Amino acid sequence: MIITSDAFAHPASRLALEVFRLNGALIAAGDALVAPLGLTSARWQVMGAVAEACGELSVAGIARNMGLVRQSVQRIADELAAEGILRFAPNPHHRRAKLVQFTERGEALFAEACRRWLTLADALAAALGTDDAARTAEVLRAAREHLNQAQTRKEEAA
Amino acid sequence: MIITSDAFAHPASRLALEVFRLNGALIAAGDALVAPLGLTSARWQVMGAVAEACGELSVAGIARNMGLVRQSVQRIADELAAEGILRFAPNPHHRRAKLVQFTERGEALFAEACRRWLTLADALAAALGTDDAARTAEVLRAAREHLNQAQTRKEEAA
DNA sequence: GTCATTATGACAACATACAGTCATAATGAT
DNA sequence: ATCATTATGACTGTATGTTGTCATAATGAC
Repeated sequence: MIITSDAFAHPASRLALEVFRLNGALIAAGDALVAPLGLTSARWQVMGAVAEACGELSVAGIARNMGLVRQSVQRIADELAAEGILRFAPNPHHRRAKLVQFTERGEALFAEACRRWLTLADALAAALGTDDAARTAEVLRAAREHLNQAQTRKEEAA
Repeated sequence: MIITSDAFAHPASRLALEVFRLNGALIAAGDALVAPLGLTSARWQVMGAVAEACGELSVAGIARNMGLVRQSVQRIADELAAEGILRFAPNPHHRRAKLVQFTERGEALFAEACRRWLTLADALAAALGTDDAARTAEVLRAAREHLNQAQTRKEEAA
């Protein structure tokens, strides 16, 4: 394996591997956090998008905001609606694309999930230092934009 | 949604969201990179673990190194073996736990995947700055350790 | 107004991951 | 040496996400 061992030591490789590991750790921590509420990380994430949009977005719109495809969000939203956490409200601008909104129960559930997360988030920010957390987030954003641009350039070339 | 809007602005929330986004971007970029070789990010990742272990680990050992469960690695390894990319070699220390190794074709494929990745990795490191990339990786590692410790403490309390 | 294009939701197939269970091999305490 | 414990692989089920396809609603060009 000598010929490829360089690849593991590359700064970008180390960064990518840490991103993968932290992504897994965050999802695991999130699942543990909201499991007692009958939620999962994925459901919580969809609920976060609904909250951010103040109930004024359709499933497709939420998916765009989240960087996922419509179908993934649709399945989660259908489940949450079946459990009385979300509901589909008529959209004055579009007959088919219903607006995804919280029920009262859903809103309370999301508030409780946020409360739990903030406890962990405070501890995490304190451990890392708020400045370091902000700087790190900025580097990650820059890395993502570089990847997206590289992807776009490649697609345009094709 | 007023009561929970704080959660989105929290430094730890911003960091977590960027981790999720970059994780997705990295997987997408990796898939695009190795798709012409008939590989996927998941297959490439397993092959990376095989390379790192120099063919001296079983499926369960690789899973531990990767932070995944045995079953996920087993499925990928079985597929790669069926396609002549990996093979299961007898383990002198364990009759059932075969050693996962590259075939010649697999080794060449992995070398080519690494070559492609290094091109992108160099561009990414140049765009971010090598120092920033290293510092960022360190913060992510610290964040993951904090989460893991919090998780462990919680389990011990239970 | 008509018609091509786009957006949306519904449905199915597949890839990847986790959890649970089982049988058997390996290990360790006695 | 025996037996309980642990490790491993095989199998099943489930959660999450992607892609592809289809029908229909909405939009825009003319």
